[in-house]
Amino acid sequence: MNNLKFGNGKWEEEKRGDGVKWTFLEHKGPVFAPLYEPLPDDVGFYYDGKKMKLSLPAEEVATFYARMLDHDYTTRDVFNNNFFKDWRKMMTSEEKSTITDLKKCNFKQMYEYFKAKSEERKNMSKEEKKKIKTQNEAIQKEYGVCMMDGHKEKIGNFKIEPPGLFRGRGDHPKQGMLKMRINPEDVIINCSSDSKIPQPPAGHRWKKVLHDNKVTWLASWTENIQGQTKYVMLNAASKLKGEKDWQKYEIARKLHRTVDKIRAQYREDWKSKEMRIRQRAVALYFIDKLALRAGNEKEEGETADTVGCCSLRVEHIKLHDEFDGKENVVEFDFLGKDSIRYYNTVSVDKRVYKNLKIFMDNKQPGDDLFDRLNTSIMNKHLNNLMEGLTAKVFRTYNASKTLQEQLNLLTNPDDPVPAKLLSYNRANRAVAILCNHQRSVPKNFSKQMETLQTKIDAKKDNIRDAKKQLKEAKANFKASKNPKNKMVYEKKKKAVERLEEQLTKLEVQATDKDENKEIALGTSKLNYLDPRISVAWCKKCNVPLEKIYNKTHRAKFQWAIDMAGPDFEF
DNA sequence: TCATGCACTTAGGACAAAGGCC
DNA sequence: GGCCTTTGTCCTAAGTGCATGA
Repeated sequence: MNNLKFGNGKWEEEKRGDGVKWTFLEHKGPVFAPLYEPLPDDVGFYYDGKKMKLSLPAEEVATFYARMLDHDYTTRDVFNNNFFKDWRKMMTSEEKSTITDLKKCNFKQMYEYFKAKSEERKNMSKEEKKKIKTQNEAIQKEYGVCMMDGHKEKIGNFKIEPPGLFRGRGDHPKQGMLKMRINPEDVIINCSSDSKIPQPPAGHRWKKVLHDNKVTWLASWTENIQGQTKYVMLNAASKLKGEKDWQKYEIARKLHRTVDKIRAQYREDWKSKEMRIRQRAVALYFIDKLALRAGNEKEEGETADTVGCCSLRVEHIKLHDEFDGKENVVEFDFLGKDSIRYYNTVSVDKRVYKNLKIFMDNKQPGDDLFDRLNTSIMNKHLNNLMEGLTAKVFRTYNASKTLQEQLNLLTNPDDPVPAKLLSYNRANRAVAILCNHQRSVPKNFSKQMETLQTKIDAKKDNIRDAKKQLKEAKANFKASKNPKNKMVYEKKKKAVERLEEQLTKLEVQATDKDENKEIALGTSKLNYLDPRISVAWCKKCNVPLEKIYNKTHRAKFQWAIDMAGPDFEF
C-alpha cells in the first residue's frame, strides 16, 4: 500500500509497504485520573433511613451512582442491578450484610453535595478560573504532545479514563457496571527504544514498555467491562492521521471512477443461480444505495442488539407490493450503531424485491436475512472488484458525492454569503440524512423556536413602521425638494433595507434551525465529506473558510486546504 | 472456516467556553 | 455586565476490518 506523505511543502506519494508507522516516538506517558477524595463527614449516605459511614472503596462507587441520580440511567432496572451487584463487590462484609436492597439506599445528600460543588465551580472568580486554565495548559504542554519523526504532535486523549459506571448506549446489558480505576501497572507504553522512556508516577511501574513501530498508539490498557483494549493515540490534526484521512478519500474517489462497473456487476448478480451470490448482490445494493454500514456479527448478550447490512434479520424489514403509491417497497426498521433507529421506506428494483421475498421464505423473524453472507465474504468480494475496496468506502463515497452534487445544485453564485451558507448546510444535511446521523432534539428547542418566531414577528412590525415612515419622508421630499428632506428620505430608505436584511437573516436562521433539529451535521463533516470539496467550494464562491470549518476542523483538514484549488472536483 | 484479538475510525452526548443580546 | 444560547471540545462507546491461529 502506498503511503501519502507531506514533504517539501507539498503532498506527494511515498512507497512504504512494510506497515512501519514511525521511526522515532517519544512522549511522557498518559495522565492518570485524580485519586478519590473522601466525602466530608456532613455528607452522608443513608440506608433504610439511617445514616451510615461507608468504607472508602464502597463510598467511592456510591458517589459514581449519586452523581447520576438525575440521569435517566438510574431509572433502568438493568443499570441498577448491574450497579448494585458491582457495588456490593466493593463493600466490606459488614456493609454487604447490611446493604441488601438498592431501593433502601438514599444518595440524596451526596447528589446535592456534587451539585453544589459544580455550582461552585461555575461561580468561581475570574482569577480562580484563570489559575485552573493555566494549570491545564501546563499539563497539556507536558503530557499532551509527543515527538514523532521530528514533528511535535498533539495527542488526542492523553488522559486515562477515570473510574465510573459504564454508560453503554441503548439497551446495553452491561450498563451500570463498575468501570475500574486504571493504574500504571495496567498500562503498556509504546515508544522508540532510543527515546526518553516515560517515567511512571512515583512508587509505580508500567505493565510493559514496548517499541512497536508497526502501530500508532502511545499507550494502551484493557478495560474491565468488555475486556477491550483502549489506546492513547495522536490528535486528528497530526500528520499521521492526516495522511490516513487523505488516503481514505483517495480510495473513495477511486470507487467513484469504477462504481458504474460495480453497479452493473451486482445488478447482474441479482439473477445468479446461486443464493449466496444473490444475497451478496442485494446486500451490496443496500450498502450502495442506502449507505448502510457493513454489519459485523456481535456476540449476543454482550452488547446492545444492533445491526448493519449483513447482520439484518427478517424482523427488520417489511415488504409492501405497494406503499404510498410506490411499487416494491422495502420498509426498514432497525437499530444501528449507538442504537440509533434507522427507519426508511424504499422503492427497490423488482429483482431485488423478488429476491428478498425468497430470502425471507420459511424464516423466523429472528433469523438472518442474508444467511449466506457476512462482512468478511462481502469485503473479500469487494477487494476483488477494486483494490482497497471495503463496505465502508461506499459510505464515504456516497457521502462525498452527495455533497458535491448538492453544492452544485443548490449554490447560487449571486447569493449573499448567509444564503450560500444555508445552501452548504442543506447539502451537508442531505448527507447527514443519507448516513442517518441523528441527534436528540435539543432541550428547550420548541421554546427557542418560539422566541425566534417572536423576533421575526417583531421585525416584521418594525419593517411595516419603517416603510410607513419612508413613504412619508418620500412624500415630504417630493413636495419640498429641500436637501434636508432628501437626507431624511435616504436615511429612512437605508433603515428599511437594513431591517429587511435582518429579517432575512432571522428567517434563514429559523429555517435552518427547524430543518436541523434532529440531524447531526458534525459527524459527516468530520468523517465522511472529502474536505477538498468544501475547501474548493469556499474558494470558488468567495465564502470565508472559517464559516464552514472552525479551528479544529481547519487543523484536521490542513492537508486539504493546502491541496484543493477552486476547481477541485471529487 | 471460524472465532478471537487487535488497531483503528466513527459516533452521540456531556460539559465548558465563547458569543450575542438586553 | 449578566444571562442565555450556541458552538467547540472532550469523552468514551461502538463500530469496521484485518491478522492470526486452531
